[in-house]
Amino acid sequence: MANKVQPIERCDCDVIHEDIVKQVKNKMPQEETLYDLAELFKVFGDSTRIKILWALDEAEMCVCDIAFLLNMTQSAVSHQLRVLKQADLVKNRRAGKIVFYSLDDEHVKQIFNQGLTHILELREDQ
Amino acid sequence: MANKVQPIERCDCDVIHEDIVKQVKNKMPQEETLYDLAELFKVFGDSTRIKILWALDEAEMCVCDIAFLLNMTQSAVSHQLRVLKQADLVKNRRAGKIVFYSLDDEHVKQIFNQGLTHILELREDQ
DNA sequence: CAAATAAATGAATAATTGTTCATATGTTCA
DNA sequence: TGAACATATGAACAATTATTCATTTATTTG
Repeated sequence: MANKVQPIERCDCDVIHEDIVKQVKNKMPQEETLYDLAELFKVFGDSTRIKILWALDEAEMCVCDIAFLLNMTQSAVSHQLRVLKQADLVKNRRAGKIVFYSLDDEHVKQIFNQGLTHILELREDQ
Repeated sequence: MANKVQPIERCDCDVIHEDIVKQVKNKMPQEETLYDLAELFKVFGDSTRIKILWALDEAEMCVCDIAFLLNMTQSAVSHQLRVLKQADLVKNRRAGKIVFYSLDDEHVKQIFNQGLTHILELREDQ
């Protein structure tokens, strides 16, 4: 992941397109922003986490409810909930022994919907 | 990745929340849809690909332009462009020796923006 | 046709990651 | 207090993946 600075030799066509490249470079967001964006989507890029988020969008649930719903071990679910929590996508509250998780972001459903739109369009095309 | 069917033992709290779990289960989208959704976000979950998509949203570009812009080898860029093409996020056209890539989806920017909104809100909170 | 250029591809490698297993922590209640 | 339950956590392992390097394919042009 460490971005070593290695000079890439330009090919001839770059000289021709130099203006475009320079223009795009200026318009690009900060390196850090793009990195954070990728990190966020990485969290969405696992079907277990997608399922958990989708479930929590329907209802607040405890860890073992989720584990049963998804037919997964409590441990696996717990690990993934930690990832989701670190990404500030879910929050939790403790009620005695039980810890309830719920969504902590209003955009989750909107991000899902944008993705779904893409997927459904592709299916139509086939 | 192969989802072995292993029976997960229900804990006591599941019995209590049985109705909720059953209700959520019914409302969940198809397994395949959630899987496809995760696969799509996985493509967005890499900063190199995010950068490429962002660049292509600004302008159509050839492979070596992108390589120069991102300071990466032609090969690395080419490999990632293949991933993006397989996900139907970019398309290409050949003009002689040069292959130009461009976005093949109107939702890319919208998906970016949803993600950005989340990130920027988090930054404000700190 | 041969040389040169742009891009694609396959194998190899290093790094990351999701799950499992064993165990620890925190809470309730008899 | 101790047993039982719900959850969290750390180590280990298998699987996936991003990049590099070497090579191939496709195209132009001298």
